[in-house]
Amino acid sequence: MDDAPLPIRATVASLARRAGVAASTVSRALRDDPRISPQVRARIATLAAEAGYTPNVLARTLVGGRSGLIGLVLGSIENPFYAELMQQTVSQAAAHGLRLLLLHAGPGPIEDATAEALLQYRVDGCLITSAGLSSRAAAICADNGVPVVMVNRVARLHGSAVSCNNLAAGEALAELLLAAGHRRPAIVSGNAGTSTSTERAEGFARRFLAAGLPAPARFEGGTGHAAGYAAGQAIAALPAPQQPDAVFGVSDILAMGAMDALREAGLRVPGDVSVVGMDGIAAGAHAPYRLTTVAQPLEAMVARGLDLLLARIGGARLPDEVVLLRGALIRRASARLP
Amino acid sequence: MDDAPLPIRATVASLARRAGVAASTVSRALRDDPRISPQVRARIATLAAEAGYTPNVLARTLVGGRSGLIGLVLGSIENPFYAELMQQTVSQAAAHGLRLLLLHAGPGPIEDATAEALLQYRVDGCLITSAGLSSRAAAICADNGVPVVMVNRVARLHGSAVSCNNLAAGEALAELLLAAGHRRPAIVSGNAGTSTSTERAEGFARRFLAAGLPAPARFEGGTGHAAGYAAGQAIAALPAPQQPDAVFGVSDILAMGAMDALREAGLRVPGDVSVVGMDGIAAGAHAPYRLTTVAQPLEAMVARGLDLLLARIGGARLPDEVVLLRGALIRRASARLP
DNA sequence: TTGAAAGCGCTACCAA
DNA sequence: TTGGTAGCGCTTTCAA
Repeated sequence: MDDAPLPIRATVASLARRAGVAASTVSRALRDDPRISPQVRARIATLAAEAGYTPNVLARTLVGGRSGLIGLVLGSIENPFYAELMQQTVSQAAAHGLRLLLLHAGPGPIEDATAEALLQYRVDGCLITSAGLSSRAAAICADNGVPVVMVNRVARLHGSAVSCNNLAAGEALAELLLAAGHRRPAIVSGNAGTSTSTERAEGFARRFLAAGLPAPARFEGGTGHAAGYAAGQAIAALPAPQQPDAVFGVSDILAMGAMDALREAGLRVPGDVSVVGMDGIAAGAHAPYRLTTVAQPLEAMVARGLDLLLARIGGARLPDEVVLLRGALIRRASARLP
Repeated sequence: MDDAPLPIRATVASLARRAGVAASTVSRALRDDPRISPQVRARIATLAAEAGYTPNVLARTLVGGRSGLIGLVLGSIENPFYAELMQQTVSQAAAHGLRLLLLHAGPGPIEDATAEALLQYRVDGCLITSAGLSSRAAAICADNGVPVVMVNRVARLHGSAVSCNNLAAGEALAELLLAAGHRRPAIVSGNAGTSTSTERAEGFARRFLAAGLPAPARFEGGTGHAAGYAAGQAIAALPAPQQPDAVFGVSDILAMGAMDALREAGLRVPGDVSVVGMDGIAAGAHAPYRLTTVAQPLEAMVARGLDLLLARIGGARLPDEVVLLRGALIRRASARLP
């Protein structure tokens, strides 16, 4: 209906006209190019401020520069760890003058349309943390020269990665439980096929096997609390002789779900059964849980992830790189102490 | 070092050359313009697919169209409600072919640089849910003709808003507690000055006053679990006669924090004290809490928020609009039943 | 139905 | 130190 008289935004050209100089001069002055005289620069700065000028990043990008955009591909935030990761990423990216194009953030595999958005918006690089078939998105990016870093995930075919030393974490937790005298451990696994889940479980199991004990029983978990809860119910339903004396949820949220189910079934934690997790999410520290866990060094992981990305955005052709950071064992009351 | 021979991305011009047609023809063909002959269109489609062509949205935007970008300004995700909101927004926006520029997502007020990013990236519109002084960002957007919709927040000076009927929700919770015989209620408040917090508390208090009872005691809360926990400790430390028999945390996460502290102090919930919250976050339903709450209709809120935004992006000069949706009372075991 | 040309806002290059 | 010009990739007149 109405032809919406939107406020006309000032441009380099409009400022140039008002200042009686060339557009190129304005462009340089606004970016504090040293070869523009102080007077001119000051005048243009004033004019720009008056006019409420905002550079059009899109145009700037078009002419060949960076977009300043990083694609952040998130999976389901059913696991609060990813929300914490997101917050870290936003703030650290901002410190580098980068903004985030947020994609997916839901369960299931990444749609092609989502992956293409990364290209359409000319992101400078891309952080992928989604559990699904992220490899496809990674491949698309790789094919188009967009650097990719996986966070909390291993890179199967393309891209670099930053993650916690999941194997070592699993071992550390197993070690702790062994020392406390546990002999019948169980694992609540994550989504099938995710590297994080399998590695953690692997490290955990390995340590028990090395101690000459049978392999831990496995219970199918999943992404969120509900999956852990279901696994906990299954465990509690076991006849007494088969009942594990310790449960490792491969993520904190799974462990918390399992713990809720175990307690609801009348088992005492850690009296009857110890429960441990991994990630170090905030909720795990809260009173009803006090979850023993291996905390991922979130801040450092994001920092290294951005480092890897920025180095590759720089234009240098660097080989793919995998960074493993060690997590920190946090002992809390959910597990019996040695 | 290396001059990084990045894969050269196909462009409209390059496709035109290969197809032996004009760029304008390619442009039209790719967007299924009906006046391009089927043969030509098919040929160009094939060529584009072969070349792995991806349109450059930035260029498209520059020429005058929409950017397809929505700014999402989030506050601290210490409250999981915002993570859930984010997930909803990403998925609903994607269904409209829109992508999100994620900003802030941290505590504290929005920096000017953050607000300016909205303009620099030429977002078509903007959703603000941050608790801080979001009015400044809203003002900046309004000044530049960028439609703004506040979600879970009232718009003070500029912009439209979608939120839950907080007043009614507070009343409904008070009503429930009154019916169950509670007479000494307390409120754990949110961040001072946030409309959400004050409205909820106001509705809650009003109902008790209307029943001829003294105003609920107020305890300073904040954003996250820790704030609720501290308030719960303060409440538990009160001498018995002053001790409230019901606690309303103005957000679920506050209520959960308070509940944790109360129980830790030896009080039974709901035996000694009922606890209720508001938001309807996933964790509130879990076993240790089973929190009675008023759930916000998250999906509908986001849907209406995008509706408002899209209508205004359409170009129509519509007046600011405020949409209030009613929440749903969910009775769980954290509060005594009437 | 297709083509040629202009221009979105910006920066880079070459002159002056 | 400044100006002019060209061009990034795309769409959109206006012609043919």
